[in-house]
Amino acid sequence: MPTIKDVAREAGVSIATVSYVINNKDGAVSESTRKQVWEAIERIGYTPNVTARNLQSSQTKLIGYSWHRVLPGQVNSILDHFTYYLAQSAEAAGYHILTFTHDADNWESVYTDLIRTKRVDGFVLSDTQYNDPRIRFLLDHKFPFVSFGRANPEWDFAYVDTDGRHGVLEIANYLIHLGHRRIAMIAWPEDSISGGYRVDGYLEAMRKAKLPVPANYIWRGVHEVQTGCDAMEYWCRLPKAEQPTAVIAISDLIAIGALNGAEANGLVVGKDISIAGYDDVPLGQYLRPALTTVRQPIPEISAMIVRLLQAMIAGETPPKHRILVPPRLIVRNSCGAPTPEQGRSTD
Amino acid sequence: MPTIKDVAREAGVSIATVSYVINNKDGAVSESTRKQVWEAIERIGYTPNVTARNLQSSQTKLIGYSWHRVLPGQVNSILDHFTYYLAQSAEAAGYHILTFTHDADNWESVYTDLIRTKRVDGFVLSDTQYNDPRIRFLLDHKFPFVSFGRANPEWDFAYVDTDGRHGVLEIANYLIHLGHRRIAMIAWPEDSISGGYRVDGYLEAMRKAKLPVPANYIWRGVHEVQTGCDAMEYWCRLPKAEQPTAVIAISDLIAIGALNGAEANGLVVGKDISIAGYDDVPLGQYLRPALTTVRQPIPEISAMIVRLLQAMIAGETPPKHRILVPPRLIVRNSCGAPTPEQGRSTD
DNA sequence: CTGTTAGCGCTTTCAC
DNA sequence: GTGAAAGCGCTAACAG
Repeated sequence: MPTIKDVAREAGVSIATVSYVINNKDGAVSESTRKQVWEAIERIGYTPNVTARNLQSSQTKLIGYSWHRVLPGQVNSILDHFTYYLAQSAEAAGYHILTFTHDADNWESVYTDLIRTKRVDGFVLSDTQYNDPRIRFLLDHKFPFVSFGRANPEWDFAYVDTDGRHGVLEIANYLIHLGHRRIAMIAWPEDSISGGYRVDGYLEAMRKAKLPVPANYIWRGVHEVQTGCDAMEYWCRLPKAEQPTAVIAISDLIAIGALNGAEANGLVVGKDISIAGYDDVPLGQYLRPALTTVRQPIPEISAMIVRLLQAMIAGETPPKHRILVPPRLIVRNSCGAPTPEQGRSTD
Repeated sequence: MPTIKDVAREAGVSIATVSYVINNKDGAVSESTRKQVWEAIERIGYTPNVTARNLQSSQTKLIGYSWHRVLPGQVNSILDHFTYYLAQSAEAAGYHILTFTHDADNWESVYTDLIRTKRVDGFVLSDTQYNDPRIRFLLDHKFPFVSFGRANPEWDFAYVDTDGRHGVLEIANYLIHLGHRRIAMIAWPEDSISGGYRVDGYLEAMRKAKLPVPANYIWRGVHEVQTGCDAMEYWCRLPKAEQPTAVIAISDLIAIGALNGAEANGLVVGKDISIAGYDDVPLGQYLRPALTTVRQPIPEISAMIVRLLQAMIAGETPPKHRILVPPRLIVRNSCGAPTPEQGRSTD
């Protein structure tokens, strides 16, 4: 592999001049020299060594992204999708993504190591929580990062998130428009932050439509298929007149459970009951009935995250660093009507 | 961030001595000096700078893995799962994974760039094909790589793959043991290499059981849900006595299509017809009926790949560099009987 | 055993 | 405009 020295020798100039040329130092090199150098570069096939550049500029052009734990057979929602677009956005900005893993308990040593060995210039976080220790840690260490998802409102850090309140509000309005009046929701435990926003959207839509929300219309459970089954099981045991006619699941995974639970109780989804999800997981369109859900604009989100992170690495504090993007309702047929026009009554 | 110089000053030794200590040069440093140095390191909190080390040793400790294209809403089979374990295996070996993307047409410039800038020490490939240009390219450039999956048998390169022949052989034997005699297969186009091995397994099992394989019992199509639907559609139009009673889909994705197609034609899967898949995609267990399939031992495969690649980066040629691992049959209920004991007859 | 020194390949003052 | 030289932080001969 040729180095800058070889180019210098070949072009009959100093290595400094070569450096000026490849770094486009404006007007620092005469047109003729510049041409000679480029020709030499072409001739011997030279490309600057990234590691040497990085050492010199004390950067790495690498963004760390911790691949969240995936248990065998577990569903990975849309995060694999996110990873792809994140890498693509990073590349467009001259960066690469370094994916790393860690367990629930050793995350701190992994992050510490990455920072102290100067392995990466910054981090992208996803799957954030209230009091997320990683955010607290990076904030304390003043290390650049941007998260996909919010955490404690009082913490000041850069994030991009989908507006879950808005997303569920749209689903709820869609169901209300379809004629439903008894709409229930399957939510995550109360300590989930994104879960909280989504429930807010549900409550807001119900309030505006002046529809009642009995206490037992919000079922809470962990992010597992079983949660959806359990909720449906419960509601199906209610007297007919108290049963919800539509259910909003806080995630597609839980919606799948609800689908199963409903059918297990003899209900035909899309006819006897409407079920909507949230996330638009890859297989959602292949379920029977295909799942009506909400999709986050992942490509755009990835691009925003990289842009923010790049600014933070450069030491700037972008004025707008709390970004909320609206998700999009994907109407399929688990809520019956494939189009809002085909409304139906509940009784 | 403290450097090796700071440690040297703090410990009252030269930087070379510090380097010897942190690199564990055996017996090169006296016990007392070693201790002093470690104390100094602890005191000022020093960690070697990876970039500097890399420049010195002309390596990167980075393994490139091209994240394959994921179209919105498309199913990602088990490769996201693989990525996780690959990263984990790499970390255990002192490496990190650099995930990068490319389109169908610009892959060569992306690989060239990564190599010439010395961005990575080697590559891991997945989704390999016959005449895979990436393999040909890396072979020609003598750049270290290991692939997850085979290609042309005459090409000599390191790979780890699951034994698809063996996997499908097991499924077929399972179905035969259940009592099926008319077993069909939905395969990929003839130019698919892993597809070929899987079909071989099917043919071998049928031959050994002396069961006929009519020409129209092998349906070929691309890796899409629709292919499964099309195949079922076709077989359901056959006279009853010629219809297969069991279908092996070459992938879970296609099996999902077959499931849909069967139900669309009024068949109850697991009762009127048995359908098996291959891959064990995350959602397979949540389908109704849950999909009987074959699972590849991803964690073990990842570890083997990293081990091989590490040897190749070190310039060694591992004697055993064509590794085939047997996959495991996962019996659920899309083939009726949850256990082989509950066999059933076909007529 | 320990220190001096010469790079790894590149960028960037600072002279000329 | 161009080049000499000083590093970025570290490793590894080579002396002593």
